Amino acid sequence: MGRPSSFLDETVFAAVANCLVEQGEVRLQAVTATAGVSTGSIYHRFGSREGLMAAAWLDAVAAFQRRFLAALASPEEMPGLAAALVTPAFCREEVGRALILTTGRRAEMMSDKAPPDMRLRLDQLNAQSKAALEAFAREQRLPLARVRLALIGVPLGAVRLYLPAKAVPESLDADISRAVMSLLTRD
Amino acid sequence: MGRPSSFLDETVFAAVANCLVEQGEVRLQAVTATAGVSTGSIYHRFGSREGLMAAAWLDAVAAFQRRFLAALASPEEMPGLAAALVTPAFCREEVGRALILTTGRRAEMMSDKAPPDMRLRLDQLNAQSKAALEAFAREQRLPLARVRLALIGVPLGAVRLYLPAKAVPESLDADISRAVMSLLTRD
DNA sequence: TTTGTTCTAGAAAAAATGTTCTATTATGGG
DNA sequence: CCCATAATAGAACATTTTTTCTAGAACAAA
Repeated sequence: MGRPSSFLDETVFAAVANCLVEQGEVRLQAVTATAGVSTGSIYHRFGSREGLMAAAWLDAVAAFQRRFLAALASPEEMPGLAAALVTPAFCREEVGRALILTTGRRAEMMSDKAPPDMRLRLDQLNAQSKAALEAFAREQRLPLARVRLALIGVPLGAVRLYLPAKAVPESLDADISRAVMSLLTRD
Repeated sequence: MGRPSSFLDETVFAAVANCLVEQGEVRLQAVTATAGVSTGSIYHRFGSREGLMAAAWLDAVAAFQRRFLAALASPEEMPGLAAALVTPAFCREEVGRALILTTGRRAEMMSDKAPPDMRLRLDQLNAQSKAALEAFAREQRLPLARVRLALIGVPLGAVRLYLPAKAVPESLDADISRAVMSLLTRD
């Protein structure tokens, strides 16, 4: 049914990440050049620049969240630690998506002019994360602010010390763990 | 000696921060409108868009560093803690500069095309910070990576949970302190 | 007051960027 | 083999954004 597509979304998203890191901004011309895809194809698939940016953002957020929620739900000796360590692992294993999440600005990636269905989807994902964190905080009898700091703020702050210039070292996990455990310990 | 200037750098930098937060990007037209300054004046003072961005970035970095280095040098019961708490304080007391540092991308603010003297100045500032952190790590006999995480990564990750949408709450300091102390404790 | 200097003002020009459009290519089904 | 469909390609077009340029305003010193 029709001509098959000649490139993956993933390839374009990687180009977006690359531009974000190299030039600090996403120009369509730079994306097409990097990904080796024509402007016509970009518009055919994503509709507009806004659509492309929103798609890249959504893809990265969803991929991260899948791992994060799974880790948060899995039973552990130290509840929450696995979830905190998802961030550095994600940065090592899915560099492109991690770069979009760490160096992309939300207001720029998912602007007011982005397709409404995509904005809705993002809101849904955010609500899901929020609910999961609140449930965790309740179960553990810890303040929500501290849980957010431990599971998101600290790991993100940690990997940003390296990205986008350097790879996230394995040794970072031990330091993250130390900080996270201190935050997730009740008094 | 010539006509006096009718606006402060600060006013323009605040407009840059505002654009960064509101639109996720810095358009000169938006800056001139927000700051109430003509394009002619912007070019007269900053030379180009790149020059303006570099100036705003440099101003924010320098302001932060002044406080950070002072705190790091001041004697304390818990060495380094005061330095870690500079970040949330900076976000409360110098919001515009904090927004530039937290939401601006370095590659965009200080691009390759920025004035060479400004790029040099930034390199000098970075070298200064690096040296201070290394000295601190040596004195405290702690790994440099852990010191960087404690004094920069954690506080930055913490305030980013709030900025740019919300104010950084006072209660955050206690949580940051907890995490930082666990990282700065040997063994 | 005149002169020299520095700054502001904003429209015009130039450059860069995003979008549309038509032609073309690749695939499957009738 | 021909048709319908769906995708690619890239030049032409439209829009947006940056930059330049000329005129004029504010101030100090002579």
